[in-house]
Amino acid sequence: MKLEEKILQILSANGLNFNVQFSTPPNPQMGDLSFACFELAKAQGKNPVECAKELAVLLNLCGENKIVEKVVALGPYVNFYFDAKVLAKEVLFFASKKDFGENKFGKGKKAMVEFAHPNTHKAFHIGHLRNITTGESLSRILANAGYKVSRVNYQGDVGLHIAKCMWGILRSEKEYLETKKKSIDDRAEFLGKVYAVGGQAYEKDEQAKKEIVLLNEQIYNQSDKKINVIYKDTRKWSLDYFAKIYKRVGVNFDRLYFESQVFKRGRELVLEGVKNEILKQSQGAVIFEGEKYGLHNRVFLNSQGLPTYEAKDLALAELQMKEYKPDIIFHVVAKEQIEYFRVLFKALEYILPKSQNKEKHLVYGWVTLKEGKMSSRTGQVVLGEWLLDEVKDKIKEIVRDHDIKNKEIVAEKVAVAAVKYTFLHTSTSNDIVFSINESVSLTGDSGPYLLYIVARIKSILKKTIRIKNYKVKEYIPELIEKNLLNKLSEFDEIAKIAAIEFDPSQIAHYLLDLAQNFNNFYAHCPVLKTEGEILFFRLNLIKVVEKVMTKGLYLLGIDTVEEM
RNA sequence: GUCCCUAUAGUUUAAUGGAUAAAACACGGCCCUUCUAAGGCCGGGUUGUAGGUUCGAUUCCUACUGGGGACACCA
Repeated sequence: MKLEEKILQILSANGLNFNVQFSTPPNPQMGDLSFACFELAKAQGKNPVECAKELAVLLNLCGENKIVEKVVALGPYVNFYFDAKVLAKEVLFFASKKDFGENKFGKGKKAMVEFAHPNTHKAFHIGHLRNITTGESLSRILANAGYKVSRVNYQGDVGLHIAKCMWGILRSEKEYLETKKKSIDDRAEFLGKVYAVGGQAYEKDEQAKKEIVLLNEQIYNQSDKKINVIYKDTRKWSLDYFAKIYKRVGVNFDRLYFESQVFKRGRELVLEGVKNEILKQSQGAVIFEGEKYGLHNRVFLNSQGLPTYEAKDLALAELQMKEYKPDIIFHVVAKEQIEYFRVLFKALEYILPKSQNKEKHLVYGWVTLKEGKMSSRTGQVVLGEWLLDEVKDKIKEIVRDHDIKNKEIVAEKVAVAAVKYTFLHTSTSNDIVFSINESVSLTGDSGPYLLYIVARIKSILKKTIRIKNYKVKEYIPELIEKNLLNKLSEFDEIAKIAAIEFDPSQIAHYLLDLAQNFNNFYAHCPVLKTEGEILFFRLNLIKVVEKVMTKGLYLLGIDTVEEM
């Protein structure tokens, strides 16, 4: 909505070129929009209360603007009251536009969102699920803000973790051969199991550790034929399994990067870095001295001469810059790597100067389970699919007696919505204690609650299919309707803020707020029992609610359902 | 040991340095048996502690305490 712009125009017409920050008053009785006069008062050397009074008088005098009914000073605040009739017209018009809810904040800029990055030969756990959910939502929010977005996924298919898994496979070769004939899920389960074996052996058994280190080298150098064959085979098992999950949660990547594609170049970049005295030999390894910049030192090439994660990331950055020329790259990675990325970005400033100010670590917090029940498959990690299935079972139970079509599809969609919403309603960097029971709760702060509202509106609209043309001319909305209109009018601003702050939770909070406004309306304002102008207006109004809700959920990466 | 993050209702979370710190869950009471009740209305905070900056601090600064994380050959 452009209400704020109109007010700004009036202000500037009166010589007040001021960057005014508007806000919504604490309660509707105090007005529909307001701004505080503290800053303005400071600039003019006046008392904020008097400043507000003068401004209110001034704004009341220019009665040209249709939307503002009256302007009232309340303490240091100037509060605007909107004409409900004009507000209604504005909101209905706004929602009828094709590009409603979009903004141009990122127009002309390219953003790369790098997320998911599970490692092959390892489990896909609930942390990955949060990662993917966050990355996809961010991508949609940025695209909605005009950015040209590319979704990329950087997957670790070489490194010590692979060697640990391979070591486990070699010890269970018979089972490996049998698993070859089994399903994608069985294969993933097998890899998870043998990885746990290798991982534990590496910690506890010195001999095993030596063997794993050797294996790691063999995988990097592709020096052993038999190992190469098993590696290639099982790598594909993992990727097939990941692809299945991506499909399930509705994500498509434009580009899959692999560590195996960048490690050679990574080593070259490190050696060049040594020549240019950016990196340094130390105790047989090559390090970047982060300590010089108030950070910490990190190893880029180990004493075997193999590139670490750090070295690979240098080459990855170079490749990404070359392929996409992004203005900004988001690495959606958990919070334990905050300090790692600070060191990496500092090293990149010297090794790849054009990456400066373009690399961004989007931090997300841990996910743990509240109900305590852990995945039985590995005994250690909670698998992403296990969580989705568990939630889906609960949803199925809830809709068991409902008279709806395609229960299986509905349950799957609602389950994905429940999980995604739980991840996104908290700010990204916060830890989440995932409660399965709360996530499937149909009341309050949950995905299913929002989907339900959309389904309910669709149900009403289906009953009015025969009414073709419902134009509203002179209807004056009631207070509850006006509150809903006000809430709807905030949507595009919220979508913009989410893009500016890279923060999907803004959308989630807004949608919950909108849902509450709608339920208030739903409880007090019947639609189908009315007729004439009221009926037409309310049909239009709930259509806008449906549209905004659907679009908002889309920005979170959540699909709606027809009925539930 | 050094550095980084964090602390808000019983719980999960909100709040560009500004209005009476806001919602949801849970709990108790009332309404409504419908356009899908998966609702509506009513009921509670020394914002971890102690200072400081400010007209004004949940927000900024300092110290302390609790929790989490990083710190050389993992990713």
